[in-house]
Amino acid sequence: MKKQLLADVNSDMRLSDRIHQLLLARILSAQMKPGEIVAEQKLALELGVSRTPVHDALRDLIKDGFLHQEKNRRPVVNKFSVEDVYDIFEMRILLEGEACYRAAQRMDRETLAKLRASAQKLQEIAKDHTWLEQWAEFDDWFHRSIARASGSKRLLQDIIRHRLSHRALNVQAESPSFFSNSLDEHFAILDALDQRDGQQAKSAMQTHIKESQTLYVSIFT
Amino acid sequence: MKKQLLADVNSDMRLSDRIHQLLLARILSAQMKPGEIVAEQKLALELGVSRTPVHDALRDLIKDGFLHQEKNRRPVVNKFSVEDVYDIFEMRILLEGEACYRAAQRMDRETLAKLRASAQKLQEIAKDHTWLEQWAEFDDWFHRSIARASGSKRLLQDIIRHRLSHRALNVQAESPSFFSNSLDEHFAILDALDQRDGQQAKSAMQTHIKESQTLYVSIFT
DNA sequence: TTGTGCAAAAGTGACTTCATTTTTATAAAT
DNA sequence: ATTTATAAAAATGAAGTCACTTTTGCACAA
Repeated sequence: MKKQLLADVNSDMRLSDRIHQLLLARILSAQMKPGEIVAEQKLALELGVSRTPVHDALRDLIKDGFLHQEKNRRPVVNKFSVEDVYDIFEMRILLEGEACYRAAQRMDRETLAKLRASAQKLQEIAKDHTWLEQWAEFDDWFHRSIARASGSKRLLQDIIRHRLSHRALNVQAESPSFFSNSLDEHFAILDALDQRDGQQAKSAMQTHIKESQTLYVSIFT
Repeated sequence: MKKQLLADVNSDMRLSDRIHQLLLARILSAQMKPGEIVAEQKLALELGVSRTPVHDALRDLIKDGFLHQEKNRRPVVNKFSVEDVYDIFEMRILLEGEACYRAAQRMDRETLAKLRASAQKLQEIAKDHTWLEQWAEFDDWFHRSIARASGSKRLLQDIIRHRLSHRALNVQAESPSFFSNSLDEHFAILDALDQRDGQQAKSAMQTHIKESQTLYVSIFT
C-alpha cells in the first residue's frame, strides 16, 4: 500500500505545490535537519510520485533559501551561521518595525480586539503544558496580522519570508527558545496600536524582536 | 540551423538558469510585455530545447514575481498597478535607506572613490546621446554597491529584488523616465558617505528615491 | 589502520511520451 | 453581426527514459 503523506484534501493543487508544503513543514519541524541531503529520486520514491513534481518543489525550496544545490549534486538543507541569525533578526527589526508603524494608522479595531483577547487567553493558560505550541501559533498570527495591517503587499511578503527563516532557526537551536516576557511585550505593542501611536508601536515591536535576537544570537554563538 | 539565443559562454550552467537569465532580460527590455502570454511549449520550440528547462525557468520567474500562472494555464507577464509602483518605491526607500545608513560606516574609500569618478565622468558626457543607457548601468551599479556595503546578505538580496521590479516598471512607463537632478542627488549621497554621516546618507538616499517615486507614480496614474 | 583506485550504484539534467485541460477555430443559431 | 456550441489543436502536469556525473563500497597498497 502506498504511503499517504500527500493525502491532502487539496487534490486540485499541483503535486509540486503540495510537496513543497510538505517539505517546508518537515524543515520547520526538524524532520529535515541542516546539512541533511534531500535526494530528488529518493523522495519521489518515498512519496510514490515521479521525480518531476519533487524536482519542482525542491527548486522552490532553493529559491526560498532553505536548500542549496550545486549542479549535478543533491540538494542540501541550509545551515545558519551566527551571522545569519543576526542578519535575519536585523531584517525583522527593520521590516516589522516599519509594518508596525504603518499598522498603527490602519489596523481595524476588530482585529486589534481579537489579538488582545487571544493574548489574554494565552496568559491564563501560561502554565499549561500545551503552552509552547499554542504560543508559537499565536505568535505567528500576531506578527502576520500586524504585517498585513501595514497595507503593503511587498512588506507583508518580505516579513513572511524572514519569519519563516526565523522559524527554521529553531531546528538548530538546542535549548527551547522561550521567554516569559514575550507576552508582556506583545501587550505593549497592542497598547501602542490601540492609541494609534506609530512611533511607540514601532519602538515596542523593535524592542520585542531585539530581545529575541539577543537570545538566539547567544544560543548560536 | 538552430537559433543561438542561448549561445552563452557559460555552458556549464544549467540550461534552466540560462533560460531564466534570457527571459528576465526580455522582460526588463520590454521584449516581453505585461499581459503577454509566455507558453512553455512554444518557448521550448523557439529556443530549440525541451520543455523541462523552460518549465523550470518559468517557475523561477513566477517566484521572482514577474509572471503569474494559474493551474493548467499558460503563464502571463505581470502588470503593475499604481499601487504596485508606489509599494515598490516604498520598499526601496525603507531598504536602501537602511543600507545607506549602514554603508556610511562600512564602505571602503576605494569603492567610494570609484563611484565618484564614474559619476563625474557621466556628468561630463551628460549631453551625449548614449547618456541614457550609460546612466541606467551606472545607476544600477551605484545602488548595488551601497547595498553591498551594508554588510547584510539579506538586505542586499531584498534590495536587488525590489530594484528589479523597479526596472520592470520601465516597460510600462511610456515616457522615458529621466530626471536631470538624479546625478546631483547621487553626489549628495556620496558626500554624506564620505563624511561617514549615516543619518545624512540615509536621508539623501531616501530623498533620491522619493523623487523617482513621485515621477513614476505620476506616470502610472 | 589509513589511504587510493576503480567499478557498481545512485543521482541529476534534460528529452520524450501520455493523459487531461485549456485554447482556438469553425459553424450553426439567434 | 453576435453569440453559442463543438470539434480540432495546442498547452500543461506528471510520468518515463536516456546520457552523463557524482557517490558509494570494496579491494588493494602503503
